[in-house]
Amino acid sequence: MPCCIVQPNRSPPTESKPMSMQEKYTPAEIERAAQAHWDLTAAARAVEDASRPKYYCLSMFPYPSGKLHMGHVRNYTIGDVLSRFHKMQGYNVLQPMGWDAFGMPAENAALANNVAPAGWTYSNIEYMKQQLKSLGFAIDWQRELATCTPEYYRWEQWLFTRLYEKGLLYKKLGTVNWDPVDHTVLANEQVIDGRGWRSGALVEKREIPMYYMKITAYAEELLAELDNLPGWPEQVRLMQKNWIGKSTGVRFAFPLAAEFAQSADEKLWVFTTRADTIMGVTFVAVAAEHPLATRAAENNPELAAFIAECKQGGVAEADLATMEKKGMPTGIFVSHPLTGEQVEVWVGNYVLMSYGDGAVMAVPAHDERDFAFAKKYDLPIKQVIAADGESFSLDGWQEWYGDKQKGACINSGKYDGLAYEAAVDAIAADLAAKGLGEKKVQFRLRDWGISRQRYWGCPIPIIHCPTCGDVPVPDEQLPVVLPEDVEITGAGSPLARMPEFYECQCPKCGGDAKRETDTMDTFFESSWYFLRYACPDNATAMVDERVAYWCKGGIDQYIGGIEHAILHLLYSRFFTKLMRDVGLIGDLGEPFANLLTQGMVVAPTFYREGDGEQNRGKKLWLNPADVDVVTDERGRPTGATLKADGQPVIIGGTEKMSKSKNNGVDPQSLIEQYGADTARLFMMFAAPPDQSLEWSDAGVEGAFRFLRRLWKLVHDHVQTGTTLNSEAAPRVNAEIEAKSLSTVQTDLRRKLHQTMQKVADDYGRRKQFNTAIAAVMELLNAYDKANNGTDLSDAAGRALAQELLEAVTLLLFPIVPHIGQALYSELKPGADAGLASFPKADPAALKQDEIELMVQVNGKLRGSIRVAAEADKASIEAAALASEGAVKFMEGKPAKKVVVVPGRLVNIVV
RNA sequence: GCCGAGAUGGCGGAAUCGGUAGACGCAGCGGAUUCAAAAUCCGCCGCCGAAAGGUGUGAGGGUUCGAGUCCCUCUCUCGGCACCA
Repeated sequence: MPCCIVQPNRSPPTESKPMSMQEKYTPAEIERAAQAHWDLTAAARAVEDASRPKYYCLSMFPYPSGKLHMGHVRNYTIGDVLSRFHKMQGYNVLQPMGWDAFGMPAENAALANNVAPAGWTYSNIEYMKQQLKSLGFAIDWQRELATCTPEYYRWEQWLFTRLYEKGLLYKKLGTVNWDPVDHTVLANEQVIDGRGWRSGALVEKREIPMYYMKITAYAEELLAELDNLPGWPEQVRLMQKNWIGKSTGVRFAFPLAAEFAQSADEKLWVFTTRADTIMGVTFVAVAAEHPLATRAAENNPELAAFIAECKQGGVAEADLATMEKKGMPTGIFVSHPLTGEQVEVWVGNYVLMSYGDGAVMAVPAHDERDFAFAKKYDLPIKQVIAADGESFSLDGWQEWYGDKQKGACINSGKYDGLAYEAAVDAIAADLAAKGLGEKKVQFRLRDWGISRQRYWGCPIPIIHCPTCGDVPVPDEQLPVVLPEDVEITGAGSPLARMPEFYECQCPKCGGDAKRETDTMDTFFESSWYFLRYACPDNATAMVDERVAYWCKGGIDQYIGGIEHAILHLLYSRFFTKLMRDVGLIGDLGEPFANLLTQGMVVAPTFYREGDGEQNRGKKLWLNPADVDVVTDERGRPTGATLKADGQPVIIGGTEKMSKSKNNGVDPQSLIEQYGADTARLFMMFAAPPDQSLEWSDAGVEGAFRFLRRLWKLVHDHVQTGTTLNSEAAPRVNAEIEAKSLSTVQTDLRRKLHQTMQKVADDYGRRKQFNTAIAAVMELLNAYDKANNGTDLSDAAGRALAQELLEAVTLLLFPIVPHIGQALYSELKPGADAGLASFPKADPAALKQDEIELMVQVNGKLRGSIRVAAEADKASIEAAALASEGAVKFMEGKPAKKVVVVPGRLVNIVV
């Protein structure tokens, strides 16, 4: 690495004019030099400093899948812009990076290419790290971590044992996708149309013992704290709120009729939010896994077959919810808790064992799903709610049937006439009096199953002893190191076939025991990595006091994909509270004070219909880089052809960049062709961060053209020589009095200072970088116009040009730091843009004497007037009424009303 | 199915608190420069209309002096749904 370059963009001394600025914009050269300079000066190193406000800017760490994709480039550019901007604002900035290194793709790669997951992962990390470096991100690489290293995962094993001892981690049966051919557990992603992705076999549900985190114990706090997150997007808070799904209802029991009960007081418990409709219950539905269903099936082969059918298919909720609703009677009857009426128990494939008690009361008249089910199986429907102006009919479902805000009870005996809340209260009280139920808060949130029957993950630190049971691995035996020399076969975990891994002694009794061979969900690693960045070098503790410095008041900015809006963010919030309760960290409150959820990177797709035996009916996806789009004379696309053969291809939709649609663009080739600054500028300019970003080759070229133009403007200014490359360059307000500026110069200077204000607001408050860039482009257009005339040729003009170009360089620096570094040192020799302060608008320059107001007649734009900035309402009205457009369109009628919106417009109503 | 978001010119997008719709860029068209091309520069660019003007923010309705923005109904697209990360 070169170490002698301090001024990155100096021409080599061999040239005839050694001090002159290079005319051509050469990104490769200036980027190499700028990065070398930052490396040399440790520009991104973050050191705790209590005397300065800190700014911890965190981007979701990548999975090392092989190479960076555009989504990464976008994510990390957003983070870098915010980091650099805040550094220029005087903050002590931390921007770390690491690797979410455990996961299925490493095992898949091992299967496909016969490479070891560990080796594959580490080489991917090495390559992707170089890619990140070539993009010029101000990352403190001394804090780099990878979750697949024992130095990292030993601490989560340690935490696991603490939580296990506290009862916050426990074992119970869980349902998984089972591939009966490959004899392996499948992830939901590996189940395609109900079949295993490799074997093609019909997937079955299977119950196995798993470890669970008691996240439900924190449901109330996780929900309540959402209100303390003003820096989060509203929709993410709402999604989490709905995910936690707190509902207040009534949990009550149907006593089993004597001939079906195994004990005298056996009951079937259900939970409902609609206790007001309890008199409309005509049957009860239980999940296929419910004990009552199992019992009923013992002597009922038909029901047993139905239950077996329910166990076909995967466990993904989306599949369960879109399934055709089916059911079968059990022949078991229970008593209605209030009427004593006999109600039959059905098995329903739509009832989830994991929610509540795995059983629901069915009120077909007032629940849409029950209504459809009752119609299908010809079960009775009993109306118990009536609403004014509505009539109930069995012919079809109407929205109001299920609306708890509408109507009151009927056909419900003593509850008749009561509205929702009063009815629920009365019914709950009566159930409680009978000892058959009570009001209950129920959460949709379920405990988090963390066991995975996979190899490439963190080993669960438990030893199974035939005499002592499950024993957590003692601290001094941690970490339980994952062996890296293994054979991946695709059938179960290799750990389960490695006696050298699982054979061990019980830490309690010393007898022969078996080590747990399941690994942890990779969400476990990503739930606390942001705390470890504060102290990645600590070999004796999971976290230390540096967490308090960097994470105080929450991480200042978290940036990542919207697809993580629920699970990852919820688990991370949960971990912060767990770690607080284990005494590891003080009460940091919420981990992420501000959250920015970036949109996806999408690109057009192209395909041809396949032919021949193999491909008939299949779409053969073509990469956009290999396709020419044909347009008409107005630029509208009319079709597309393949570059290779000139023959037409079909234009598909615009979709998320993916391998399967072959519409990905490799960031590497982009960097090589145009440089990192162009890639960064395009990504920030094409769309606001939280919206999806559409890839456009032409847009990339536009970004490159802009940087080339910026380079030339600065070059021309420097070559003109007014600044003489000296520190003594004249400044407006110092050597040059602001009032000596011409009108054109004053206007341009006002625009400059308005732009400073807007860009700072866009970076800091709005986090909308496309408009910041647009504002600078607009400013440069105005500069160009003034400069191309003779408006800037006098001394004041040169001083203004100097002020403007310096400011523009710094305004853009967070987005395009390499060219910024080079240009700034040309404008101010010896100066380092990376250490400069962000430009601050001068209030005096913002002042305006005269303003333009729009004139409307009946809300339609009819002209404009110029008035003094401090003009009063009466004189504005008078000027508006006298204006040409107003006179013409008022057609002599008197004004009924005149609305004056200060600084904006006048609306005359006639 | 459930939860969440979105829809504005040929395209990406702007309009920040209900106040000039289309900033900025791309594509396109016309011109200058060039032997020519590239690059660059200048101009035009929602739709209808010769113009005056009318009309226009997914569809339909509403509130308002004024609606892309607020309310209601609907359509389509995207994200998540607990073992993809």
